[in-house]
Amino acid sequence: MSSCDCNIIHEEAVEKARKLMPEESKLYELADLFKVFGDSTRVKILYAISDFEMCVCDIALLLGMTQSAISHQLRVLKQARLVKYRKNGKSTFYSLDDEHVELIFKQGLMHINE
Amino acid sequence: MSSCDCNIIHEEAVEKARKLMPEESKLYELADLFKVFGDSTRVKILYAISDFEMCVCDIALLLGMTQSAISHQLRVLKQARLVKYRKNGKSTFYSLDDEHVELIFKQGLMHINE
DNA sequence: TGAACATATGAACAAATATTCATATATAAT
DNA sequence: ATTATATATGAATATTTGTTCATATGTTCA
Repeated sequence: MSSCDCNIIHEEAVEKARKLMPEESKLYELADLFKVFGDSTRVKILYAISDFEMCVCDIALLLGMTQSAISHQLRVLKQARLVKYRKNGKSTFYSLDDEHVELIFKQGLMHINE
Repeated sequence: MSSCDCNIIHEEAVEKARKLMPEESKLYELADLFKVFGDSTRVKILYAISDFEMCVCDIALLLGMTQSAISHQLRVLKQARLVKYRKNGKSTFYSLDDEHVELIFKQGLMHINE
């Protein structure tokens, strides 16, 4: 909560920056959204179901992880409205619920591959 | 590490999904990148410096946080190649080092605001 | 109805991480 | 040179979070 002499010069800039900042709550929502993308298991799941729906068990098999771990992560993805599901008999099939997911990934990959 | 009866039906799908998955290392890189975006302090910093460069002290003042906390987070952003800096006398001025940052934010906001 | 199966979930544990505090480094000014 | 200022950084702490384990729920099939 300190200040520096820069402020004398840049006081205006700080004030200007403050005005340009989005609402506090939006910033938290944004960070929370990206937090969901910030785990390799969830990234793998999202890629796995990006071409066609898959059941929980198959995702677990594909990623070599337990059903429980996958189910917990699907819950997180569901809460973030990134995946949707369809129940059929004993199985539940998950698929992407957002066209932004692929765009966000694409931008991320562009940053990595430059 | 279990399997289910779905696999008998969807064995092909699992194999197909496996082939469509990007390299393991890319997925980790991607998750690590989004992890950087997944913290509200870092999101705030990125927004703060998105219009013009700011010194560490001013960012701290703007966000109402300690210089130390901001400096630690700037280090994370630097390592992810999301910010660049310019030293001038005692001060260090940080600015965005990637045109993708704004695009990624934009996509994130579109998801939130739908 | 009972057994087998697919998924979900709560609690516990382990690992990762954000902030604070103290201090180091580096530049500027007197 | 000494002092003040701006930033960086290591260690410690507190919190968050991912996985595991055990178990609950719900569906199918004999």
